[in-house]
Amino acid sequence: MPELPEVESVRRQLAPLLEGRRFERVEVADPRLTRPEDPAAVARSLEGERVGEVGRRGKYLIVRFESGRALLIHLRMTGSLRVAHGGTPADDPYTRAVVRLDDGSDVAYRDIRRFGTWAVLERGEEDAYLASRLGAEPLGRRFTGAQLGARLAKRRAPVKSAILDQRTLAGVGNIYADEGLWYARVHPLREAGSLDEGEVAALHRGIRRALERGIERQGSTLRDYRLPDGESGTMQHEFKVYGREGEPCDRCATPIEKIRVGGRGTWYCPSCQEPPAGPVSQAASSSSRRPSRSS
DNA sequence: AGGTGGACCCGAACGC
DNA sequence: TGCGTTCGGGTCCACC
Repeated sequence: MPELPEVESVRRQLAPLLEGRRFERVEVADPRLTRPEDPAAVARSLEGERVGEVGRRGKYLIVRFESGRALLIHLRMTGSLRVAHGGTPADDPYTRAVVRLDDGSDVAYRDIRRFGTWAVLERGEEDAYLASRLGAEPLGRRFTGAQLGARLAKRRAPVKSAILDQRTLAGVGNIYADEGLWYARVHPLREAGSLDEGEVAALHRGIRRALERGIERQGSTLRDYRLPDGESGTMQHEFKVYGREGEPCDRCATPIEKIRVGGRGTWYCPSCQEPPAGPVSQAASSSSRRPSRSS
């Protein structure tokens, strides 16, 4: 699943290939991609644009043109970009759009589940568009433990749900949420507003550590995620909890458990990550069969 | 207003 | 073997 580290890894590969290049021809084959805008009209409007820079905000990949317009690409679940230097016909039923650049190379957008989106914003629209959807950039200089604490304060939802909320924190998805909570030794079902200062600080560090490692490994390839050159990321080999039900915790060897939090598969160490105190919530009861430390 | 659950997709995994 | 069913996950939206 493309989360912040995956999108950042794509951005880093794509930027030098796109910057300074002109979009010569654009084809959008899937009307879902640009909905509610007409795909042919969007494609036409991009032809002739020259790329200024390739940026990222949260999970959005941002192609900024010299004209001041911007193409915001969101890969959602299964979107990926693939560069063919010679300009190759993307012989693949899941290719939803192709951009021909002025150096003869093709950039193909592939998406099995068709959740991904392309939005074209006019000059000046980008900040408001992103600000209404996204909170702090977790690797940005302005993101501090105190700021995270302020975003979690008074929230009664599970802390995992809170950090998955893109307006709390931009770019954290299901994988890096679980990994960050493990590093921080915070249980995913803890009420977000109940974390003390030390726990918030640990979570701040834990999330950043998980994301930074993900970027170092160029993201995690579980099934569909690929870098623009077709290579896989390797972060999946470094997971501490995600997808590791029954396997031993790296810190204490306790078997990792799986529960559901806010409808999401959630993995954690039942020993390192202290469960919420007080009445056991509905979702937590699935893990209450193990010996309780309070009895 | 914050929280929750369903819809959108479709391949893979699962169950019989 | 083959088929139907369930699952998952980011975001938006309806509803409480």
